[in-house]
Amino acid sequence: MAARGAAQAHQTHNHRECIEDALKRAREICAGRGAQLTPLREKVLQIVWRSHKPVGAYDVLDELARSHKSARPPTVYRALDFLMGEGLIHKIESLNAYLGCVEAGAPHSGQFLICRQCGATEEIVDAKLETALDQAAKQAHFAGERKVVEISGLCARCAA
Amino acid sequence: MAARGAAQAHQTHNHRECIEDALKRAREICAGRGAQLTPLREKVLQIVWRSHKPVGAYDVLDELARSHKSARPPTVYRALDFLMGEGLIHKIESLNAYLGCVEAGAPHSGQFLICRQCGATEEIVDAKLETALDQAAKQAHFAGERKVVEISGLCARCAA
DNA sequence: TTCGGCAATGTTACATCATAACAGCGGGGT
DNA sequence: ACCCCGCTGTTATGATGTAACATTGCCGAA
Ligand SMILES: [Zn+2]
Ligand SMILES: [Zn+2]
Ligand SMILES: [Zn+2]
Ligand SMILES: [Zn+2]
Repeated sequence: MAARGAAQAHQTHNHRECIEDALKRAREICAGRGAQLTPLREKVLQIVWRSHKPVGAYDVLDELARSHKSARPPTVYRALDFLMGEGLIHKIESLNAYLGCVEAGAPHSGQFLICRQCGATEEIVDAKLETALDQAAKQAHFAGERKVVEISGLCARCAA
Repeated sequence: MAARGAAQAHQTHNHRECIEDALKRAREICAGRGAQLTPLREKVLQIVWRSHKPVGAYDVLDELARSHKSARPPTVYRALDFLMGEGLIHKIESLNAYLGCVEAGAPHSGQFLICRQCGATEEIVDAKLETALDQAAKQAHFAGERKVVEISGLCARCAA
């Protein structure tokens, strides 16, 4: 099991372990590809993983700057671009924010459930939904590449 | 038939008529609700409808300023917010841009096919996809509200 | 060993997208 | 006449993202 699903985001879980799993997996994936997960990039990945809520680039910057004074916007955006390119994080388009991927290593567009109350965002992998997307594109004679699926609402915890 | 589907966006079609249909429909909808489709707001709607490609707020501003010198960013964003509130346009989150709605009057989140080559964007209404979204949320005990579905790729014309 | 290429990072400046806050104006009701 | 309220004007600023060039450090070729 790669990284624990964000389904547990709302429940108490050992998030320290959750982060460590993600970082460990990232190191393995990059090593296997010859991609350079530098200390800077790993630090940014760690910051993104600090919560199960999407984090803005400038929030990452603020946090990064605590240990890395020379950090500037390009520092962060380059690292985020690298991490997205390696499939280690996703961008949540409707929030202009970034989230650790729970299925890193398996190339995919993400599908997200975003709680408007608590901010917790769960990445789901739904085959039927994936099929429906492909079918919809095919029916319109459209060659789909990147898919953005973001559902906002209330998580189970917040709805209760 | 309300507004012609953007499926025809790539084919030659009488776009002047296409715009007129959309504006006429918008007037009817707003009149029926007591919503004030002021000349300014209608002008912004017209500008958004000038093409079947999503248009940025500042592009709208540039165009609007040709006939309306006092136009400023808030002028445009207020109009766009009104038009979104009335369901007459959609925001394309992955492009930070706005597009006329082809199903105005029927409240819905849009589903979009965005050509990365020519920019033409088609709004589709796919019941199976809608169901798959609802099922996916339900399965995760998530109360979905707003749904963002944007598929980028190549339209039939550009793929050929 | 020295040098040149290349990827990563540093650094400055700027581009793009969006909103806060308050002022002015004008129609409709009392 | 007066107030209320929605729309628009106006100034300023916040938030997000990128261009362009400089510097560093490693590694392989000459
Ligand atoms: Zn966790
Ligand atoms: Zn929640
Ligand atoms: Zn048209
Ligand atoms: Zn195209």
